[in-house]
Amino acid sequence: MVKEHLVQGKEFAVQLQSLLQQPLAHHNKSASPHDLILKILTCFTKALSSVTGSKDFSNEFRKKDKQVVKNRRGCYRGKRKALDSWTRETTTTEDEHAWRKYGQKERCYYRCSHKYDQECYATKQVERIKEEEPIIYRTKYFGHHVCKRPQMITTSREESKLQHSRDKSCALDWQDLIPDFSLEGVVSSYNDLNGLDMDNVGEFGDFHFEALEFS
DNA sequence: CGAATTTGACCGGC
DNA sequence: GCCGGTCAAATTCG
Repeated sequence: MVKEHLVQGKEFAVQLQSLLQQPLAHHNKSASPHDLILKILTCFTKALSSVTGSKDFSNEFRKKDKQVVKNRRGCYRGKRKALDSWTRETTTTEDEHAWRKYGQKERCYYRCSHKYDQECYATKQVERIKEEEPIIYRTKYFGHHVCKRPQMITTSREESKLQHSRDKSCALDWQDLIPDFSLEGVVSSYNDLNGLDMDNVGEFGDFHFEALEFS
């Protein structure tokens, strides 16, 4: 399962490599660099979610965990890496996703409401950086949503997009993979991606999109 | 050891 | 009753 995704991802990467080595004139419209990048990313996402707890075994484990193991409070895997994270500074804490709040201090922690029903492990942290008149919140996002928002499932635009990705195992939404800069966010910025280490490939959410920076 | 982070329990509102 | 916020406890990292 994991291996297949990785092999497929590598295949796409090789295609992308050869594509980028060609002069622009030889690019055919069947596979654009963007398409290939999307495919690579979705393959990696699938592989990662398989490694870190996919539906296949998490349901069975969940039951056993409740009985045998005690609670798993505080079981986090190290501090969040700067990888696959970005910040946004706005006047609201709202965005297009459903979040469940937790945490108790000045800094609020949010996780996706669909963490368990759709295994969406995106999280965010919100802190006030300005108390006066225009209250500004700095929101740090970690990971990317894999949950389907109700409105998006039904839109025809979405369906055509899903059909476009021919492989059903790679049917992830492109817009869920990258931060949505078209929101009314004031300031958005990727964290520094320098000095990333690949030691924790299995760590959930460890996924970055440096490759998307090209144009 | 303390800060950071996450979870489960509980509780209140709709 | 379901959903989301609050609280307290648990775990891991530095």
